[in-house]
Amino acid sequence: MDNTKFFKRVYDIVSQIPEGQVATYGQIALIAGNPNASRIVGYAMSRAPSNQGLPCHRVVNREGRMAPDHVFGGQKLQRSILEKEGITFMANGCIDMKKHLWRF
DNA sequence: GGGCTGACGGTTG
DNA sequence: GCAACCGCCAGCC
Repeated sequence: MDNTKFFKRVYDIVSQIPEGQVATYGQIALIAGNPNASRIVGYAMSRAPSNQGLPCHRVVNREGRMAPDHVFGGQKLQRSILEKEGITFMANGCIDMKKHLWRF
């Protein structure tokens, strides 16, 4: 854990997010040890390999919203996956953080 | 080695 | 209440 870099740490944390729950970039950054490095988390995700069991789709911003279309290849796709995992979306397209915010 | 970029967050206007 | 700016840190060119 401590022998790994911030990126690796972020990946480890994200991979620990249980199904049906979501985590925010800020929270992940906080767990990783840098509450202000929320941007790094997003950057790490952009560079995160999708073949490591990394549920990047469970990582959303503070609003409970997902990244622009170009990241997951389509927000609709991510939304579809999240809904399939039990995530509840509001009419405005945001995740119900009150019910699905991850607590470690 | 220096500078730019980046899936954010919080504060201020 | 909404919009815009600044600030943060680490990776990558």
